[in-house]
Amino acid sequence: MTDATARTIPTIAQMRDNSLSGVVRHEIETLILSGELLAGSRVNENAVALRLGVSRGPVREACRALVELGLLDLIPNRGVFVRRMDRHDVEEVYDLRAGLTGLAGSLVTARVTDAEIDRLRALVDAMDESAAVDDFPSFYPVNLEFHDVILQLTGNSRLIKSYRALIKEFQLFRTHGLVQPNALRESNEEHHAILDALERRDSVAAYDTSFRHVQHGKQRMFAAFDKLTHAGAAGAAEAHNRTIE
Amino acid sequence: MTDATARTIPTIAQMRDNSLSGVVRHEIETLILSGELLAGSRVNENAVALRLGVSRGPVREACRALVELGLLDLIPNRGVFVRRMDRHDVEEVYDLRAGLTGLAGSLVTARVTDAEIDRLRALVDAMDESAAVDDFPSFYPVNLEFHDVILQLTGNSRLIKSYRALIKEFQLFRTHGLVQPNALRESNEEHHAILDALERRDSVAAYDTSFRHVQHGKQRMFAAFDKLTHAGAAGAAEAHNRTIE
DNA sequence: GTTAAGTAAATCGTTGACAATCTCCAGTCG
DNA sequence: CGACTGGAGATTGTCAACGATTTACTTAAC
Repeated sequence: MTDATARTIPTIAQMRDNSLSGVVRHEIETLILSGELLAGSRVNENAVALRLGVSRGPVREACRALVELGLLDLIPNRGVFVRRMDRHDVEEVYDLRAGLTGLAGSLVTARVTDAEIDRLRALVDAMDESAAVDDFPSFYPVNLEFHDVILQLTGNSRLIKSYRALIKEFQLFRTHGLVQPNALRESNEEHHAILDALERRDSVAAYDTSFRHVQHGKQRMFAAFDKLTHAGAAGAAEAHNRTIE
Repeated sequence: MTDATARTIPTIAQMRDNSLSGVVRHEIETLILSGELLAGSRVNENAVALRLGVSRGPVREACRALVELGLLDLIPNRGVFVRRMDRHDVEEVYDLRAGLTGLAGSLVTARVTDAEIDRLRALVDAMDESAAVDDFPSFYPVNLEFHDVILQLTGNSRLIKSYRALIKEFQLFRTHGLVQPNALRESNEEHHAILDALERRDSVAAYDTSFRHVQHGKQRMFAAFDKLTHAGAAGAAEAHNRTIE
């Protein structure tokens, strides 16, 4: 046991500049996002404190921060729980993400340079290749980078922070990796449209293409999800009842 | 001692259902938003704990939550400080707020009823009257309500939460009450445009009019601010150096 | 067999105390 | 006379322990 704790601590010693509370927070975040802590499960303060070799104080502080961030739910006198996402929640996140993505696109038109456009084009081209052979694993990270680059080009730190928080929350819905046959190609066609709008420095078109891209993503995801749900009742049950601790 | 604490606690005893940490958080929030705690000033954990008659634990938890919300800045081993807003920060907040307002407008077109449109029209009419006589005090709350009603009609709890957090952060910039001569009339003309777009259930126009409304608000605010700044150097110094503890 | 009450274990909420760090001021040296 | 070192005070970071609330289990009654 001392060995186990000793093995978990080095990361803490490594990040001594950050307060313990911050390390704990990051640790819990990782635990949740990695899926080790399933949605709906309770986060036991004592257990986490023991596991990380710290006291309950920092754990509580970290949890409050994560509650504020939206990853945890706090029920007074009962504890904090990994937030569970139902269909309505996912729709909310998609809608808000669409708005932020659109905003990012429209803001970027006023600042983006030709070189940055070229960089984005390279990413879209790479995705074209991945989509051609339906290679999701290679498509996905590039897709993430494409949107992240645009986001960062806005230079709006609050927009960036909000968007990233939303992405984290979105990851709670672990079925987001679903894809249907033509999804990759369709998605990248939309990327092309966004790129064109940016190239023309057309802020309205940039908003529109970006907004719709996410909304189409929502439709694609729900289509895949519903297909899975209807296909096997087991799949549906598994998707809904992942509430067991 | 029991008497002193008993006198400072009533609000706490009143809200006993919420955890102490939540009450403390609300208290600090009020302290900041009311201007009692000036931007840049340090929040002393001990002092707050003493003042509220609680221990430092809840205070720390509350502060971590407020840091996550963006009202406080945390500097390790030095404490938490009321976030200071410079011009760039204000611009960021305005831009993000414009995007969220636009999103709210566009989302609402799909759900708004005729009765709700009527309610909004009543608010706009009331603002017309206030604007006609340049009555800012009566204009302002109705303006707030107008936008809040639209926001709530979206039914998107995350959008609502984000927007409200942004408004709180915005209030840190205490110069936002500035208005120039025609500002009220101009502002309400834009409200009319938003209302028209909602009435036509035109989501694109709703986004556009809402987005521009906030952007124009930004321009109006900065115009008033710059005017003040150039008019008297004292005003500028006072506006920028409100960092004194 | 099922329901209800009572008790015990577990866990959260809060507190006060201790260690580490930073700030500020005085004293000293170049 | 200015800059640097030293220590006292204050403040943050962390911890372990205490009361309060909730949960789960056992027992008993209907």
